Amino acid sequence: MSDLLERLRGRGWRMTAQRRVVAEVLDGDHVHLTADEVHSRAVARLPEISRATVYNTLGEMVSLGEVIEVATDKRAKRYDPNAHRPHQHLVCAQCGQIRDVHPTGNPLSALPDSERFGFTISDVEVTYRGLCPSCTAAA
Amino acid sequence: MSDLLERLRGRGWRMTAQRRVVAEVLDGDHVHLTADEVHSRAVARLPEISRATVYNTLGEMVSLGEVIEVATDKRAKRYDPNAHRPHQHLVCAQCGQIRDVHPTGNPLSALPDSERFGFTISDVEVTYRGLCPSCTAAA
DNA sequence: TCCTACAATGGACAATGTCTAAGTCAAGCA
DNA sequence: TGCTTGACTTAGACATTGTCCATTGTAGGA
Ligand SMILES: [Mn+2]
Ligand SMILES: [Mn+2]
Ligand SMILES: [Zn+2]
Ligand SMILES: [Zn+2]
Repeated sequence: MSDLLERLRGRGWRMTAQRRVVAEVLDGDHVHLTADEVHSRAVARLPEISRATVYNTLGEMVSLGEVIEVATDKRAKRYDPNAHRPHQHLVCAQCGQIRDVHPTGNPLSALPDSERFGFTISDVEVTYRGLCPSCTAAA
Repeated sequence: MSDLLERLRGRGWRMTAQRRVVAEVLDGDHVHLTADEVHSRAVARLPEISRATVYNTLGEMVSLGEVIEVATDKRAKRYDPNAHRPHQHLVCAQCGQIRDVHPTGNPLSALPDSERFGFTISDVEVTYRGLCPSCTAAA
């Protein structure tokens, strides 16, 4: 049973076959799928699930704070079930692989007050781009 | 005369009215426009410029390293002429305002070798999200 | 078992981005 | 100055990503 599904159930979500499948598809580590990728995988388990439902369900999971949207891909949003441990991303520019990484210290501390221009900062998104080990070797 | 235009000219670019206008629209500080915003502003100066040309021109400027694409907006790519000084972005979640900021130190140093998983990292993109001074006051 | 509010569906529509075939023109050269 | 030519621009078709709505279906409580 998926952790994500457990958490959603605990919030009084009405449980449907569609929501269960979306949650199962998103379960795991280093999962950063686009909405369409989620839809393809969901269709493999529940052929009649619609795109609209996938978008709706992902949006609700994001509103509940159980999934986060990441912008590692400049094209489509990616959905990440690892919402309860702050982390950052390592992206291979060649093959597109995405890994979670956990930096030391608070990333906000690198930004001095003089560079905050009066903003109240609530969130920092960090993406490291480069080549993964196999793409580095192939280059 | 725009600095960006000067640099492009120096690279043997064929100069056309369309390219000139796109470069002029992108000139300045804290400029982070979407392709459509660039197109709207370009049309104000050169009514017949096409969307395709704006996309082509932006793509070429990016290839030449004179403009960078930023993912602060999860929807559309934004184009930033400030390509020669590494910097990061401060984004107001309320009004969408984007400011350039310059952190202390190298952002890569926060990521220990043990968290690099063999990747060769060439670039780091950092986005701080929060509320700008006026949106903070209004909240 | 039945009700009903909430959820799912299909398809239209909107926003963003890519591609191509045909016409146009900047820039080097006679 | 006036050709020539390859690079550039254009309109619009098409692709991808995301949103919305009217209708139909159903989870879960009475
Ligand atoms: Mn992640
Ligand atoms: Mn910038
Ligand atoms: Zn790779
Ligand atoms: Zn603001």
